[in-house]
Amino acid sequence: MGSPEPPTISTATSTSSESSPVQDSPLTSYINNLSPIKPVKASHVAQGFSGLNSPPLVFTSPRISSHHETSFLKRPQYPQLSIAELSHNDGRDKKSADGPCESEKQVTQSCRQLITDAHKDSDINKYDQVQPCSSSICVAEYLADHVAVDSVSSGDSANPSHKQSIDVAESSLSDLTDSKKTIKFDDENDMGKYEGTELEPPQIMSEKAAEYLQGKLIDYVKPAKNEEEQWKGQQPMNELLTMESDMSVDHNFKGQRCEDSCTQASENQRVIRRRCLQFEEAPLNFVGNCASSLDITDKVTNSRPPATAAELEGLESPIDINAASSRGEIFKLSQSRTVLLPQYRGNSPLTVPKPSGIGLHLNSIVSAVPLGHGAIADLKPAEGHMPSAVISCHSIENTRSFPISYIAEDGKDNSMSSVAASSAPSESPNSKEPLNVLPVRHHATPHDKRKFYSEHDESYEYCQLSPKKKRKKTSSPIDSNGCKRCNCKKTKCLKLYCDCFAAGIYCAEPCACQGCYNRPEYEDTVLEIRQQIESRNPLAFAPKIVQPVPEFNNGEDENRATPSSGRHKRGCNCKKSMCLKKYCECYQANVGCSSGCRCDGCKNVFGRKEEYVATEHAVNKEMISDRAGERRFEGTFDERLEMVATKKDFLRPEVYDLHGLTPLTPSFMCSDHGRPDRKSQSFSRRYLQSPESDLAIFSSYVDPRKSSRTLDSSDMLLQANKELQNVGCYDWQVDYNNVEIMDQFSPSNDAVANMCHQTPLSDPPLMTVSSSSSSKTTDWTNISQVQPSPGIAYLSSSGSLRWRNSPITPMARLDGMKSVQGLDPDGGLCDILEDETPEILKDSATPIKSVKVSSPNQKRVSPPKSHLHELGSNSSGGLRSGRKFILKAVPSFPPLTPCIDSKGGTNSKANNIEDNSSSK
DNA sequence: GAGTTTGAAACT
DNA sequence: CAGTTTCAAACTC
Repeated sequence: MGSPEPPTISTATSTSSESSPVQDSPLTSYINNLSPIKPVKASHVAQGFSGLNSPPLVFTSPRISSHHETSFLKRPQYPQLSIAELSHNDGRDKKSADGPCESEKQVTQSCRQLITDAHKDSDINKYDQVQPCSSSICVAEYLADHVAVDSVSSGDSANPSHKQSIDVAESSLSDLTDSKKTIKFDDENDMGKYEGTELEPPQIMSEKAAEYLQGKLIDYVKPAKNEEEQWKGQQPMNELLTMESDMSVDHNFKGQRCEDSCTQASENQRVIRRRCLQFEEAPLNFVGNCASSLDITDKVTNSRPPATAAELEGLESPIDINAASSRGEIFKLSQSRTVLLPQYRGNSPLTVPKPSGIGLHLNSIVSAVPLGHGAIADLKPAEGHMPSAVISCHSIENTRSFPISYIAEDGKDNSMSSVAASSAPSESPNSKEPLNVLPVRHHATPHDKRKFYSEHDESYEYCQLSPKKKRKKTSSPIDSNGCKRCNCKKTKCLKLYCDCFAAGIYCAEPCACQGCYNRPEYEDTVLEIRQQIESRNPLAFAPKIVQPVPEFNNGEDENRATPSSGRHKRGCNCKKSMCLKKYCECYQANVGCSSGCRCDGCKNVFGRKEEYVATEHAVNKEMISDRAGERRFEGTFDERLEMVATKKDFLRPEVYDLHGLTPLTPSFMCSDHGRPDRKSQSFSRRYLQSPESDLAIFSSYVDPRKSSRTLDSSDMLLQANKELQNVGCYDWQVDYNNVEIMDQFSPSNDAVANMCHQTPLSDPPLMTVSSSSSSKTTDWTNISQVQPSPGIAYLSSSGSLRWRNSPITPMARLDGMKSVQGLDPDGGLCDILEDETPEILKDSATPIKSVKVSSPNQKRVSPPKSHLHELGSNSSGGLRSGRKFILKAVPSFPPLTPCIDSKGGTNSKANNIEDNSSSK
């Protein structure tokens, strides 16, 4: 097994004493170091996850949160469960996975069928309950439960086939339990490891069994060897055992996995395999490239011709994605990248695989460049609301958030598609490769992954060893596909240093990283670490660059377009490069520096900070002057910003930018900057208008330039503002409605709408916005309802809500998402955020979270102090509070919005988690 | 390809 | 929160 790797997961997941050896392994230690969890690991797992919700933590990851949406919920649950399970069940999962080997095959097959049904959602919940099971038996039970659950939950959807499959699975499980032990992989070392132990979760087992039977086991073995070599001593059998033990413990989890994994796994594996295969191929409908990856299982299969029968087989194995990945797949994975899928996949196992297609490539960097990627645009349209995802796609960074989510999925199962769409955009465009989307996953799989060490090893080698060479060769970190490649040596690709990891994608072949754990195999570990990182900085995985809206600009700015319009969330801190080299993240992303930047001697060709600031001020002034009479809050520009931010930042990306916090929705991001895209601006305004008082802000935002263009919009804004003012406290709802209406109806609105529509093309964010806009009215209304929550949270929530609301939203994530963070109330932002801050966001469905989030992210996120200040103010309320209060009037709105509901409802646990995270 | 520079990320 | 260290990418030779 990949002796070492597991550590992370094992440590975290397995936690249990057994894992100790694993923990000992360098990886474990490393992971431990990385993740806060580690201490907890054994217990932690339980503890950390203890709260059922805890698992959600994992899920909490923004992406996950997104899942929350009702539809997603189902899956999400699963994922959540997975998370929880992971914490609790990790070990179990593994075991389960392991156990079932033989039977698993069958099961997996059945699962696949089930997966198709993808009724997992309910299952997840059940899982939670079930989780407790221990031992292989548990697994069987678990499976049985799942089955039952599935039948129950999915019952509706559950097809007879499912049931059958379930039955089969159960039977198989029972067999598996026995077989687990019996299953030894031929191999040698690895096998031996696995042997007595239940090491592999049922799924894995199933896969292994299948593969093993097929003779694929070899893959495992090989990888294991490789890993062993690398990790020798670190985690030998012991680790595996620990893993297994853990697995046993987590049967429930396994069970989940079994089901999910089975279903998912099978599909996932397929997907993964496909991914591997597909990556390059991947033409997705959605995003194009990205989408291709997404195609998910089915498509995936198509996407690439199974390189080899073996690959196919391996891929096909029912195992969880993780498992799949972990296995031979890993190799494949190595080749292709998997994007971390959001948990929601939970819905269906399938989801997991999605990533492949998606290729989130979160790599913002890449994305930045490619904004243009049509893919994104495509995606957006498809999903519409998905903005975030879409956005993400566009902007690489955005994509990170990821996550894409998938979201959608549920119904769509698309989760894949959705994901693909979302993720795809990000990656797809560039990443033709199959990114392996990090499954936000379901964490469920993780164990499997672990199991796969051996595989992993191979993949590991592939990725790491060979890749290095490969990558080294390539001068640019970005693959031809557009995917980024990393060359991490010491971080194991589990830190933000790693572009892949930071982008929320798994390392792929092109990567030259060494000791990479950022693989599907180690999904658990990856998730854990991600969570840890997010706990520290909710926005850590948020797209760094808020996409510009260049497109909005259509005319003028578009040229610059690209990035210029976009901004760097945190801003750069360049001292020597003058923002003229890629050392500068802003420059690298082709975006201009903003007020959030702390660079010295900025000469960013895409837009100097000074210019940006000047523009903002000018705009602000204008806004102020305009509003002066009108507004109650004349406040300084900053104040405005703050207010906006507080209320919702979504309005303007800039604000966010300023704050740096906002992971703004792309749209926002796009809006400004140096290039104030008039469109974008106008657009922003609209949004601003809509909801919050932000109108003022928007107005402020509207640059003079914009003003020219946006006169209409500006006028609209003004009007809106006036209206708002007239109203006194606005009701968000009202305002939004107005706004929406305005947007929709007013010429400006039209323009905006156009923008939005266009946006897709231009900016993902915009796309999101547009999508949102399209759905906006509803969304806004919803939001307004939701808004009641004070402050950012509302906004974020609103945004999330939008998304959620948005029909499109696959992005359940949003729910969870950090949107909560409040950065972006807007859907776009929200999306991004959401992805990032899965947990929090999820929880945050409530406004509070948003607040919390905001703070947490702040590190760099809130770039400029001012921003921070603002943020603080926002949260605090202050002047804004006044507005907020006004808004609060809105708050009265029940957090009806689906988002909220979904969030809250879906994640009661999540809420807890969120609280925690937020508290963090 | 190796070494240096750079700035972000992580750590203290 | 600020300062320092670590890291990997970007860049140079």
